[in-house]
Amino acid sequence: MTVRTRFAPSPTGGLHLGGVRTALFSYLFAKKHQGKFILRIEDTDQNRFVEGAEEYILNCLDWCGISPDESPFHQGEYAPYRQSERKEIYKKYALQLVETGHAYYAFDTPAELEEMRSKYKTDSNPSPQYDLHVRMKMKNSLSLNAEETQTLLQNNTPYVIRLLIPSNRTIQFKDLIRGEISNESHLLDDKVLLKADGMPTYHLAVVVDDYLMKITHAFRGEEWLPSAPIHILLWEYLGWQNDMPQWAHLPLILKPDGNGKLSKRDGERLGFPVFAMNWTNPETSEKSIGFKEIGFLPEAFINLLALLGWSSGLEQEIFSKEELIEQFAIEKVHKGGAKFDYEKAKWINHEWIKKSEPKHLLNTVKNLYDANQIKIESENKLLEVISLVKERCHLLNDFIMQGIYFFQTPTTFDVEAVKPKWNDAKLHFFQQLISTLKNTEEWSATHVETQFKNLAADHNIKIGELQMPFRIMLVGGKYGPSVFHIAELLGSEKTIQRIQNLLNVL
RNA sequence: GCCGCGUUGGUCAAUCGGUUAAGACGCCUCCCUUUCACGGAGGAAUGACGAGUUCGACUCUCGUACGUGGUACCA
Repeated sequence: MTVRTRFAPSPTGGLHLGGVRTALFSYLFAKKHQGKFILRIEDTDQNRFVEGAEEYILNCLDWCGISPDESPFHQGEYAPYRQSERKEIYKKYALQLVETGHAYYAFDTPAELEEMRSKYKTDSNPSPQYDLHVRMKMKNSLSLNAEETQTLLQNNTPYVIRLLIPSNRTIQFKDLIRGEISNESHLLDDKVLLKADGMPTYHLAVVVDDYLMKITHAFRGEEWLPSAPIHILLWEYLGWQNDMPQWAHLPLILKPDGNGKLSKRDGERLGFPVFAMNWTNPETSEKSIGFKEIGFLPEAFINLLALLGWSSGLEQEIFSKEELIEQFAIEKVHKGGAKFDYEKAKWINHEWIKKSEPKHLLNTVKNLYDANQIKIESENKLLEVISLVKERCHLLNDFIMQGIYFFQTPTTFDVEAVKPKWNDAKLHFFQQLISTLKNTEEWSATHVETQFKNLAADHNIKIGELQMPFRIMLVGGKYGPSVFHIAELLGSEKTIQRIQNLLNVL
């Protein structure tokens, strides 16, 4: 049997960290078993449809390197992969359930449902359900006689189809992560299967599609655990229980401070992204920053996601996608939720930047520079800059500050780092240095360093006293790699020019 | 309220009945470096609580507490 997993988001907005992790685990599991990973769009709520969200989700998966084998954009033998295009299929099965006595028509209007809820609401039962206690008091094909039901149906009275929950059953199933889960059926409510607009609810759609698409392992967030018994029942009533996928309910990703599910708002509040990529809500024009745009490498992003709720058991923490596929084991997924730690996320990105070949970073950095109007003379020079500064870049955007002075003359100088200790002796040293460097034929870090040191000795000034001013001249600030390496890459002309620049200011 | 699920340092986590309870992030100290980093050495810091089972419990059982999810014609 071929392993088939699916990621089934609803296209309602930006793709959340937790969503990408669900996709990632599904992908890793499928690939580990030479299986297929499917993207299915769960757009059964027409009120929540958001323009562009589908393409955006696919783009995010592509960027992460976990592209689906089948999706609305790839097509495959189980198309369509968009639930809104499978409307008729669900209806057929809903009717089948009515015929077999496991579901029924309900004609209650939203107002009547509201009325029911307020009527039966008590302190000890703040949210009454449409269940065995009230169903016979409502307007449905169970409480009405056959003629009444027929009449309503013939008059095109809006109706939903509800699942008839048995009164006294213990519903058990085995979750791959949590083991045996058990629920009592009398606590469940008669969930709507088919809505009045003819669309299925998630409950019906997920079962029908997982069956039709031959899904073997279903990964989803822990928030689905309470409705799992509904799905188990549906698999059984539809006569498919032998084909039911194995369930795996993933732990939640929690906010760093306090408790609760990590939300978009938490990211805004605490200053980190929650979405994989930039997302602009087309209705409100509200923009949310993504991991990609804030400067994460996709390798680092999936690495950090993998470590949220899963651990290899090894001491290794940095994993390539291939290593993740190899190491991933569902048994090693945690039960408890994990708080998101942005500091650690940045550390992982930093590790990835450090270990990346400059060539691998070239295009990304080049695009970054283009976007920031930093002109580079050549790719080769940029390559050298990247390899010189990458170990001090935690986010890709750090390449701007760490590399810009190689391409643009600093316009501001941290004079405070120089001025307090500045004196004529140092002024003379640098004046002398300019002429010395002008006459230098060989230009390399070691050569400049030798010249610099010899001259310092001649002037009887400690070299340490002179390096900082030199750095400020070349860089503008107190950061960057060895000054002599900077000078080497800059070339003699620019180096000399920059010394003169600061001398003019001081 | 009810139901489900969970609980090892600040955070991520190893351990699958017997360990001085790993490792990582972050934090602190020191070394390297007269920049910022990187790297290296060290440090502080952990089994929610209470019963049981057992020769022996972080590991198994039960209870309590706490947290979290669900309780929609949303997914």
